[in-house]
Amino acid sequence: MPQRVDHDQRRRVIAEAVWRIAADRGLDSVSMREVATEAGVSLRLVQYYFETKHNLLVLALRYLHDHTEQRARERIEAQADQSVRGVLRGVLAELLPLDPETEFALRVHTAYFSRSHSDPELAKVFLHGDTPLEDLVTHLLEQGELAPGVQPRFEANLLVSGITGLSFDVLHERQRSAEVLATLDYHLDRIFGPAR
Amino acid sequence: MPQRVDHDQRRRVIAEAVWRIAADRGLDSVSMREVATEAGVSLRLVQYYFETKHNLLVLALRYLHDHTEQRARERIEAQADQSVRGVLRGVLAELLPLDPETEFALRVHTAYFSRSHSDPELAKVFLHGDTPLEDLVTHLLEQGELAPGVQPRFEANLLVSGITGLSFDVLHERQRSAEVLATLDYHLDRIFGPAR
DNA sequence: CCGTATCAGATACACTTGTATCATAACTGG
DNA sequence: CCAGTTATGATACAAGTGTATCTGATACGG
Repeated sequence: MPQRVDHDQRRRVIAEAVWRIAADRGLDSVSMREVATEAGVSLRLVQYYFETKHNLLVLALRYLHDHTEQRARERIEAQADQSVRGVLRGVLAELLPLDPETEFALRVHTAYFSRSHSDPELAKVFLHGDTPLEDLVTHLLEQGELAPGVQPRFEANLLVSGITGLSFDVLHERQRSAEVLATLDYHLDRIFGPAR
Repeated sequence: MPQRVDHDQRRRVIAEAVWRIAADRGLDSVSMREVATEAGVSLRLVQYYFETKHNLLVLALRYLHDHTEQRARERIEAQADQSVRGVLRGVLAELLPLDPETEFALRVHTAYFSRSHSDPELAKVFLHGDTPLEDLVTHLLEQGELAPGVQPRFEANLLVSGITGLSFDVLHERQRSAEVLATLDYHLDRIFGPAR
């Protein structure tokens, strides 16, 4: 072998360039040349490590997906000692762009969002099968002591979808994060019964 | 004047071509030539009626926006005689892609969504200023007899955002519309007190 | 009627795109 | 040490892009 280069790391460097461009100029601005420039490598290298543009986009999304999932899991496990309500709040707050990194990831996901409709491969990475988050939230709810009449599945449906949507609102500055957090806490109160 | 042509209608025909392309092939596939072909006119005409591509995209979105707003208003007024809860359910169900036309509009909006981030003019049409829907829902809630402890603003925040999000889930076939409607009714029950 | 404003077709231009090709380093296994 | 795989650079190419231009119809006001 010649000068062994860490292909995976190199690929990640290029993928991160894709993220940056997608996040602040949109997916349309992601061209092979732009990526090369942003990553500080030659066009040929981008071709070399990701044969085709389609591959580049798909793999870049996959990397991001793994990355954020990993990060979310770590954060959640870090507070697994709390009450059910505490963990649940952590899981949902994790969806909000409260720190720059999460905001960045959200921007990239947004950029990919619409394209995933016309591209089955992207869609596969994007909405990977089922509704794991709703399942998790439902499961957490079932473990807690709930106010009378609360149905975990229905609560989970609206909570996950609603907080996700409010994430975008925060991103677009249509909502302040404080208001969103207050909304979240209010609903947790309604679910877990009157706050003590 | 020469053969006076209804410019507004012509523009609408072309704009609708934009919608169709955006809805099923994505905004990236919207080129001046594609639009011309889809609308059955010459490239020159597209240029003629919308000087520039940017204008075309912005106006097409504005037309759609007016169109759906109009349609929503009609539908809501058609059921204004119902109870507060009934009207509220109508408003929120209006967000769901329960009929082909609404689904189509939702697809187009999705296509525009991410581009609105890197294009201020699109953003202006898209998230036109404030949170009118949340305001409306809040206002409606304040008129109803609510279960104890219910805070209209917080309920409105999650309802609007949540139902919007669930719309996308239905579009992506991650949720069945029946489940979403059940979720909606469940939350209306929780808000308006036990169902009678 | 006929010039002139409106409407529309054909085509050209400069540019960017993704991908392919040609060439050449760099390193290592034999 | 050299043959050959791996890694990288420079450049070429065809296709598609938005926009501009040049031309010709059409129909009414004077």
